[in-house]
Amino acid sequence: MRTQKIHKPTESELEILQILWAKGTATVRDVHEELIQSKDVGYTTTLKLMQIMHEKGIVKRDDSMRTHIYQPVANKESTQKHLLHKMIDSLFGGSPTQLVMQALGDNNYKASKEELEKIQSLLDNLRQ
Amino acid sequence: MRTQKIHKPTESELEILQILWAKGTATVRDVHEELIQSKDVGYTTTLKLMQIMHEKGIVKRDDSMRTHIYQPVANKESTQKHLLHKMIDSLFGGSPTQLVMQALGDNNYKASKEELEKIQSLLDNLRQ
DNA sequence: TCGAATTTACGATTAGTTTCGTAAATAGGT
DNA sequence: ACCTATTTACGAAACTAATCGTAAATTCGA
Repeated sequence: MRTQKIHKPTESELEILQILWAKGTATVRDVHEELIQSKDVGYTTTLKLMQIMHEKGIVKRDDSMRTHIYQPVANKESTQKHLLHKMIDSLFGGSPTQLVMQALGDNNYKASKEELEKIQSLLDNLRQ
Repeated sequence: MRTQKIHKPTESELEILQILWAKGTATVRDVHEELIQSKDVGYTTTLKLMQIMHEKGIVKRDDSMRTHIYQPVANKESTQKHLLHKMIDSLFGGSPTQLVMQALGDNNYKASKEELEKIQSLLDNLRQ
């Protein structure tokens, strides 16, 4: 059984993944319409990126019809976890605590009372 | 007053930065000796990377002597914060809480009792 | 049915990253 | 003083990412 090489998505691929995660499935057109809300890019660029993502195995597609339908292979959570893992290793000496402290301590982001509550209850769980 | 464009360090640059942060200042030789502990790379590759980092303004150097001495421009914490910020925006919809939950909830990393305590006290602080 | 619009495939271009070879300058030991 | 080792500078090659133009195939409305 050969394990699939896990590709780290690039910046642009991540933008597309966000849209696919939100929509579940989508055509190139769907993704592109969404994409041009926030950036200026041509249709064929979006198409090419999604084709490359397909080659890499980041997305799968149904090409039984003329208009292909795309879908992410990995879900959002596992991708987040994967990239977080990489960041913890490469930037925080393997310590997730370091990362959490840094994220919570950033004054530019003020977590709301509700959010802090959620973190608190997760923390309570972890400490049994 | 023109603000300096902030460069997102590449993977390789980050490896070098880690070493520079640990050492404070270092020569190319110093960095390279450390680098080859974990990866197989030639001396001139390390040199070139550090020269590029200097051009980009990621590191500064004292070149008054034949052997130049390098030093990071930004400290570790602000760089961590910067990259964390980018990740939160691009992957966690701008919510640091989402990221924290994901990081803490990852069962592959078990935070120690002491680490959880540290997070707890930071959390207590944030909640006044 | 014909023509316009849509979609895919493909290739080319540009920019950035990583790699290393070679040459020139310099320092140090014998 | 001379040879060797070290260091820097420079450029080129290989690779990846992002962009878009063009052509071919297909669909759909008039």
